[in-house]
Amino acid sequence: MSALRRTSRPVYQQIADELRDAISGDDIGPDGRLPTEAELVERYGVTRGTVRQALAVLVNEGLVVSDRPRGYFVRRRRHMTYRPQQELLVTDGAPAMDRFHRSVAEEGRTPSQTIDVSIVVPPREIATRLRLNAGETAAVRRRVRSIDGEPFNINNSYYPLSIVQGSEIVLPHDIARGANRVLAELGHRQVGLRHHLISRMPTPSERHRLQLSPGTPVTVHYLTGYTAEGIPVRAVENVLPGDRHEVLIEDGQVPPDNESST
Amino acid sequence: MSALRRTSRPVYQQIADELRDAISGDDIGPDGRLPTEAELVERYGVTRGTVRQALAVLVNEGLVVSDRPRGYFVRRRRHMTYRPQQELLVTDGAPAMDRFHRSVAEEGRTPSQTIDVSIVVPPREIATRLRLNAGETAAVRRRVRSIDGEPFNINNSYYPLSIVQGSEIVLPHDIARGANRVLAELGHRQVGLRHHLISRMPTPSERHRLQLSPGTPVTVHYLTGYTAEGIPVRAVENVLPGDRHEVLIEDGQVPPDNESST
DNA sequence: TAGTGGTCTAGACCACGTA
DNA sequence: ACGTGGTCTAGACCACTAA
Repeated sequence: MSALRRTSRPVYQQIADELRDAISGDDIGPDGRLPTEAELVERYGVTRGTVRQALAVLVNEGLVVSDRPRGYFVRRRRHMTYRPQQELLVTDGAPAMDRFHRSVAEEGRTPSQTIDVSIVVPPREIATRLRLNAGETAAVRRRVRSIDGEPFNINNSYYPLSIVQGSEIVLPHDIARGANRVLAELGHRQVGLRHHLISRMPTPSERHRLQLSPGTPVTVHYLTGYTAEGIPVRAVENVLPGDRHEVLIEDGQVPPDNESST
Repeated sequence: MSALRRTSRPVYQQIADELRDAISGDDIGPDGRLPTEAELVERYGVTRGTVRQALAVLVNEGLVVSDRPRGYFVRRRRHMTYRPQQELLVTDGAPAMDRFHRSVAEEGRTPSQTIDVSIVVPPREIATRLRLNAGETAAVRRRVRSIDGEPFNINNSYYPLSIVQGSEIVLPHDIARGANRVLAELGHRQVGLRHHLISRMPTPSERHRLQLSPGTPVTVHYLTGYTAEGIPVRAVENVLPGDRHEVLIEDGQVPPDNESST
């Protein structure tokens, strides 16, 4: 049908542009299905390879997923609000898992998590934040939190071995009163936090563990907890899929939040 | 040379895996050059199409860029630290551009920015935050900040027209004492901020304006400023390329930051 | 000018889930 | 069983830039 100019922009980009417009307009809504590759081949009079190149553009932009063999579909974003300030100084109050549980349950969905604990030489990003020497080990509690059985984020919490050795932090169970509380009981109460946020594409391992579609970036949230003496006693690496999370931080005097938490 | 199994994983993924390992190991360092497509064709005994498929994987992971006709190169990340808390309540102190200028100049690089001001119906994300009715207009100051002539981030600040009409905020010049100060003089001093951070792939327009390589996500930072009465008087949309920024937030009592700002 | 990656064609076989 | 997208081959011509 609609012949495309051969002169200017590559054909596959023109096709991608038209499909993108059809999506951002409302010709194809969220969860809507795109034409099949065969249909596009016929419509534009090009090879399947060219059509696939066009679709790959949209897939890598995170606009579209291929759900074989059903076809290509427009992606929908569903954001859960993540409030890193709630990780603040909670030696009292509800621990992290309870908060996650509660906010998810409020929406009628089912939260779950896996925990695995081990002693490792942490990655550079963590070792630096805990001020460990090269080769020095730390205890790590690795969690994958899921909603309705689908993985939602990764949460790896590292603690200097010298501090948590023999405590229940190195046991692979949920800590009902919260790890921060345990640290405080061990004499290492946190009074300050530093948050680092970066955005990047996921590693193959993250893509697999979080079941990420192509074109989905992650926000990596590094959190370091300090005692009153300025000693880091906790370093967290939080991997948040971009299509499922937004980060909310409030500063100063703000009105109540009316928006939904999803 | 090294024949690849035909049984299990697709060949192009196996090639991508080997190249990725070569990169994360130190066989190919940052800025290092990958083998040419022709070399990979010969090494693996596959078609150029398959080799290109493998390379596309790495490009979309943000690990590699193609710099035609020089070849494929390993990408290097250079992070500038962005501190949204410095946007906090600055009715006194140095305004935003000064801070950007100073921190860039400290590294011996040259900052610059373009400003353009217009009256628009803001996008939904902004209209919601400013509590505008459908179709209601706002003044927007659009900035592109650059370092050494290369675009670095996009900063679009929206103000309700009823508030800033006739003030210097609607003039396309830098405001030496800061827009926050002007708002305060107009009787709308901000006492609280709400930060929203999301991570996604850039739009084609953003990719073009920021000259982003494929595989580079952006962090979008929405900032809303509230008066003591809880009225939003400023909504900012900040687009931060993931390969150039990290966000730093401090909470409570933390030791001095020893890390470099880049 | 030589060599690089970018675009496009024409075809083949396969894995998979839904109907 | 059928139609979907996933993988792979074998070729062609082109645009760009560093040597």
